[in-house]
Amino acid sequence: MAHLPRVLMVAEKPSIALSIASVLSHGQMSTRRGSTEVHEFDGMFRGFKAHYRVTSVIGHVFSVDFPEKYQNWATIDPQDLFDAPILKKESNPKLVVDMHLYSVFKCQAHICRHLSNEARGCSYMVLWLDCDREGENICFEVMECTGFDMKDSKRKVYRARFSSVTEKDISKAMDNLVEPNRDEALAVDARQEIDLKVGVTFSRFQTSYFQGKYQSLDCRVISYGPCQTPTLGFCVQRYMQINTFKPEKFWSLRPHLIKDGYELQLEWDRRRLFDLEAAIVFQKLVVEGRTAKVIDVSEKQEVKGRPAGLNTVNLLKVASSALGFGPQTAMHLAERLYTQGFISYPRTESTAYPSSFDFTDTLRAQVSNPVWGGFVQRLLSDGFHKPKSGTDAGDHPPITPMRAATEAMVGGDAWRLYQYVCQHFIGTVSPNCKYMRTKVEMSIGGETFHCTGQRVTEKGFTAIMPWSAVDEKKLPSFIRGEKIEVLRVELYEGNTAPPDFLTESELISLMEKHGIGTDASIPVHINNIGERNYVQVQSGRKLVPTALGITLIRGYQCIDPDLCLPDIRSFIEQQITLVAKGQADHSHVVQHVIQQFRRKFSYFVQQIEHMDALFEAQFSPLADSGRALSKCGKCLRYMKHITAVPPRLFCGTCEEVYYLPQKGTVKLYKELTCPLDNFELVIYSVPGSEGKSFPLCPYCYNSPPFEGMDTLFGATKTPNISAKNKTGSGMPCSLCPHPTCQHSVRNQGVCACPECEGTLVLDPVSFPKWKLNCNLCSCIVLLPEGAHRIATTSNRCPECDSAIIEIDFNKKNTPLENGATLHQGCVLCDELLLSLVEVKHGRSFVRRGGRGRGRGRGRGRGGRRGSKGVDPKMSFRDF
DNA sequence: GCAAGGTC
Repeated sequence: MAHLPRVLMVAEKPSIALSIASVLSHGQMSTRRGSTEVHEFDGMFRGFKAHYRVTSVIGHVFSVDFPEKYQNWATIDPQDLFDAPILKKESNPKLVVDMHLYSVFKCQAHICRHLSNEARGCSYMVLWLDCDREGENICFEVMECTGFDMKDSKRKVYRARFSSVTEKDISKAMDNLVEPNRDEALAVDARQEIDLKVGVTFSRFQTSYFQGKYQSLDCRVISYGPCQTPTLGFCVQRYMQINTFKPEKFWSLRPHLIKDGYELQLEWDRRRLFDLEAAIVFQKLVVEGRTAKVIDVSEKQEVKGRPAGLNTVNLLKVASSALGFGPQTAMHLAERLYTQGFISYPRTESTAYPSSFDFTDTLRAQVSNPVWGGFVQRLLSDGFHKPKSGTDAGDHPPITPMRAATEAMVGGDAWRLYQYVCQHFIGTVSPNCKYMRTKVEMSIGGETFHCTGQRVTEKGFTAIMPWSAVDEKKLPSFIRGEKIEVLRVELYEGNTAPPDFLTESELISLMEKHGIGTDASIPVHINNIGERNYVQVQSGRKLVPTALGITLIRGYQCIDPDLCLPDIRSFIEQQITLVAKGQADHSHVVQHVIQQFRRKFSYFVQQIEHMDALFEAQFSPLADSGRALSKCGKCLRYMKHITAVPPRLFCGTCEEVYYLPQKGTVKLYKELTCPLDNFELVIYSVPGSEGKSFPLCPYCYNSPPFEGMDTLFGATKTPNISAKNKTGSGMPCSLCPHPTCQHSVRNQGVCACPECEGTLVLDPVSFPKWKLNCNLCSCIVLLPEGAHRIATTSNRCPECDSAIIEIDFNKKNTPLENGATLHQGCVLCDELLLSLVEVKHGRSFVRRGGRGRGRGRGRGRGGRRGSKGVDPKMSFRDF
């Protein structure tokens, strides 16, 4: 067994790996866990016996980004990003559900390492990635991870081409293995580079330009992207149609007559006129005509066809328009139904069922349903219909139910979605709906009118999809040549009405039509323009653009309309298709497209004042608002505190913006200044009983002063500090390693946090409820309440290296003997102090380790003084 | 803090 040659097979997702392995092993396989599951079995491979390992990636293994030095918004000119190198990074977080905490968290899946391990000892690799460009690109990512190479004659790489995961298709693919297509993969590389460079360059520029300038501008980032911006463009286009719409009066003749006891209103063949005088002339003619003569009676059988198979886009449209679920919600529900085995894979473009699809089995699973079980039973016994041909995009079969569910099994919202999937599926194999349509034409005073009636003769699929039922309209019977007296002739006056705001469902159709996004990414783009505050979803899932959304699109329209038109996406797609087809070289195409956008960008920058004029008209300038708060260290004038999101300080003289943490309150800290930059410090406080406060310097908070701070604190999560860590900011004084400043962690830090790697820092404004706050996590240690003063001292505890604190107790409740009030000690080692402190959000509060060596992180004085390059966190990791 | 594309 050990001598058998090994074949590694890699699929795009775990479920496909499982299906392929099950088919090829006939269910006789062993499965072990890993980053993704690995299924193993022995079988024949290209005529000899082999040992198979089947595993999968989880979508793309890598994503592209700029190198670290290009991540700094302050130092990098956005224009330079066009020429920047790009890196492929493995960044695929795996969602893990913790069953004990009932929570979901992300962890690194280490797919690359996993593939590399599994490839060891394998002589062959077969790539079972989805058969589209992205799949082809992932093939090369997998080759990169496994070390397999197309040129290597000893370790062969094969590509399986399959259109469904059925036994037939899998066997066919195994018999017709081909080579991965490098051109298609390169086309995806090209798209990734173009999207990244264009999107990030424009986003950074317009964010930096507008954000600090207007106070009522409620945004963290003003993003631009070749998919999201045209998506917003559609919403704003409709808004503008509504806004510029001028209603017009129109008139229409509506004769009424009575037949068989029913009063009937006729429709005018001219429909409506926009000229009142002309309408009045016609009305006179018709009134004088007095009787209606039946010119023609026709009856025609009409057919309303059953739907084709359900694909993602159609599911999303129905979910939004009929079920009231946004695309993102709908996809989450569908994914859950899929992973629980109730429906098939929910991301597909195809509406055609594969030839091997087992309709009988799928239907049979539904006979127990209380609502449509009977209908399904009849379909099974009377014979169901062959579904409409639909389109086969070669990806996955249409979305269908897989097994019966009940509301109790899946929960309310998912249940409604599941019901739709079932009803749609049953609809696709049901008869068409048939109805008779009667049209009666009449002449009155030389003008022709008509009325129509509809009568359903066979409900067909509409019995199971009642929302698409044909409206029945009864009509009395008429005979050709018959004359009926006209009761009255109404001159109806109406107004033309503007269209309504774009619905989500209409937007999805437009995106699909113009090739914006894919079935998987359309929900993301729609979500994006909502999250960025460009549109709001209103009742009926209508998308109403915000002032920001409208201003942006109007701005692009007056500078360079291409930027917000859907053609921008088609242009990119068309260019990379040249690469995919081998008609153009990858780097040539990238260079060519980037060059175009470089020009567009430089023109945009040059003309930005036109867009700015629109912003000025819409938003109030920052300089006019906000209350003076702290003094700028550069010009020594007061800065203004802008409380609108994102909260910030604005120096009108220097025209600089300094962001502040979100959610809490900010006030001046006793006019104390930062020794590094002379800015006045502010105290940031988180409200609430478990709140805490810490000082910060507006300048340092945005631009941490010490080398290495970025990496040291970049990875930490400080829940109360705005998420600015990535750009190297978000450093309050409680994290500052300044050796002499009285507010730094070196001087205010007391001891190591019992919960994390942070330091407990004295909260300087917590009187009378004195406390120590961890500078990294939410741990709080309560100190003796009511003390007049608590301060750190420059002495350290000989036992644990913590800072000795000095407490001036209140005379009334001092715990000291003889009414003494002053006490110095270590919070960890001093018996009295230890008995007076209490930990919140912490397990325990004891000295850890107990080796008597210094780990009480607080103060880097004494032995550490002056030793440059000391870890600002003071490395107390050896607990 | 930035894109779009896979998938969980």
